[in-house]
Amino acid sequence: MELKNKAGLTEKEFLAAYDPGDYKRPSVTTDILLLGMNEDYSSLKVLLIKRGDHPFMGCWALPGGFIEENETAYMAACRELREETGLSGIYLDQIYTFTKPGRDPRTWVMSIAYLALVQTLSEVKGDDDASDADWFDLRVSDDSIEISNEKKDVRIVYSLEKEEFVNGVIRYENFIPTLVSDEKLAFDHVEILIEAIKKLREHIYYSNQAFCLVEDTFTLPELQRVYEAVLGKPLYKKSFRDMISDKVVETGKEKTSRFKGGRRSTEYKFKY
Amino acid sequence: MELKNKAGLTEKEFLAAYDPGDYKRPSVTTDILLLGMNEDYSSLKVLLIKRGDHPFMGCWALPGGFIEENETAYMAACRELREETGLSGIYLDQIYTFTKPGRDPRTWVMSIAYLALVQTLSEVKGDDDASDADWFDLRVSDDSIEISNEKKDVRIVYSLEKEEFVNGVIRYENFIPTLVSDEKLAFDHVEILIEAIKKLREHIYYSNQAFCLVEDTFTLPELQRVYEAVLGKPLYKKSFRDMISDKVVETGKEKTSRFKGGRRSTEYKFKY
DNA sequence: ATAATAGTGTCTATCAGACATTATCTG
DNA sequence: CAGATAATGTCTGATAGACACTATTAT
Repeated sequence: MELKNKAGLTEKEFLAAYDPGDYKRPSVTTDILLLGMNEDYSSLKVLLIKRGDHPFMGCWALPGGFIEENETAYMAACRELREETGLSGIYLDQIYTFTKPGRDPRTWVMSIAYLALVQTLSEVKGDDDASDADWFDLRVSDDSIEISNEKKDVRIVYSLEKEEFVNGVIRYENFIPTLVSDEKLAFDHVEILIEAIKKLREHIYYSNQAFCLVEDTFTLPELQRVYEAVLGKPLYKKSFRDMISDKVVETGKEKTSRFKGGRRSTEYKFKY
Repeated sequence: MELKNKAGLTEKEFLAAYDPGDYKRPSVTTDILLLGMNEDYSSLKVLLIKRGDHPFMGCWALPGGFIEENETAYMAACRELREETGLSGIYLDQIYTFTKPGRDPRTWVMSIAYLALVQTLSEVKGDDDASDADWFDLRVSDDSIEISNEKKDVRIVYSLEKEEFVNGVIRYENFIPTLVSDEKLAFDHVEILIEAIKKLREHIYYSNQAFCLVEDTFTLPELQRVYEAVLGKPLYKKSFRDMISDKVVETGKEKTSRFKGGRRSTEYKFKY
């Protein structure tokens, strides 16, 4: 009954004798694009970590690290997130795997990119004095990406150009970033950012990811600002409220939105 | 001007002296889920390859292979597709990266899964006499997956159970497969299949992937059957035609659909 | 002729886009 | 009160779902 291969080995014998060989293997990391809303819900913020060593020493980079043998990429991303920011239990999902040869100048490294969403911006600081971590303002338009932090006097800007990509009989538009500012993101982390924003925009209408970017209770004007910040365009109030109405329930309380002046707002929570 | 790290090295010096160390690294493969429509456009077909050696010797598996150091995962997937099926220039896109420890009994192996779509089923055969390759009928319902090939007398069936997965404040439904038949797919390839179908269903309305599953010219009844096969449910003719109307143009000719009997049909082609 | 397929017309409900109006709160 | 924000009403146009009807072709 036991199948034997050409060498006459059963599966058990084959595995016991298996020699992994000395083929070259890549290192595999996870990189995490962690997003949150800024104080007045007017735009997205992204968490970056300053590199304390070569390569890209002094550049800002996405948090992340190597995957270990006994864990999944998801577990590694959770671990890195906790180690580097103290956060756990937040939204975390795989985006894309980046494999371009030469993307890390040290050696052959692939990166499985994750998108993480946080309800409240938490204080973060680098894990040692050589490195630094902070939230950056993120502004994405049709033709540029700007990542900035006034306090730290950092402003990283890329211009975006559309490029057509043919896949089978269909065509995509891809965004190709070109560095404009003096400062830059480490490695190919702009590309991870672009891919993550693209997927978030595609999915936010049909998923519930927006609720991972507001607090547990929120007002509808706040929630609308989250959608507007992600999509990068204003929405009509009535249409938005019709669209969202079956995903939320009133808590019965009132709440002052985090904007100056004006009438008090009804408080809602996520329905499920 | 040159930044020096704690060890007093510039970036150039650092990279020249860089020792990749002997950390354990995973092998990384691509696996390709290649789909096409069957003869009468009534259901999807998937290409499988019979394994000629351990592990999973004699089981059917997705085509794929190891990524080499000087290529991207996309290039590797293209190469494997060409080597194993002779196909090139078809739709090919990254789906998800599978990393569960133990998914390959030999050693630590991650797999970057790709979805490929073919316009016409081509003849395929294994690259040597020990292995075999063929198209299988694929039937996916809410509670089971069936992969079968009558000629080869193979029938692989998994039942599906929904499992709730909490991610941040939102919840997903994931499908967990349980083997029902005697025969099975190799490795975690059912999970790749499930993930690929899920993404294809999510995207087919908002992308143009369906046009990668019909020939260059087609009839609207044919195109509708492609959508129905992918989505696993019937669509209303009029709604479908309204929805699709701005993506297609008439060629001016007539064509007999690949169904028996009935009136002749107008021939269309993809607009862009 | 019959059955199967191809193609169009129409009604309804829903919903996004676009404005307008009313209500409430702060200063 | 002025100015800002919150909430709702209403009109239009587009579209999915549902069903009916006409047209054409193979057997």
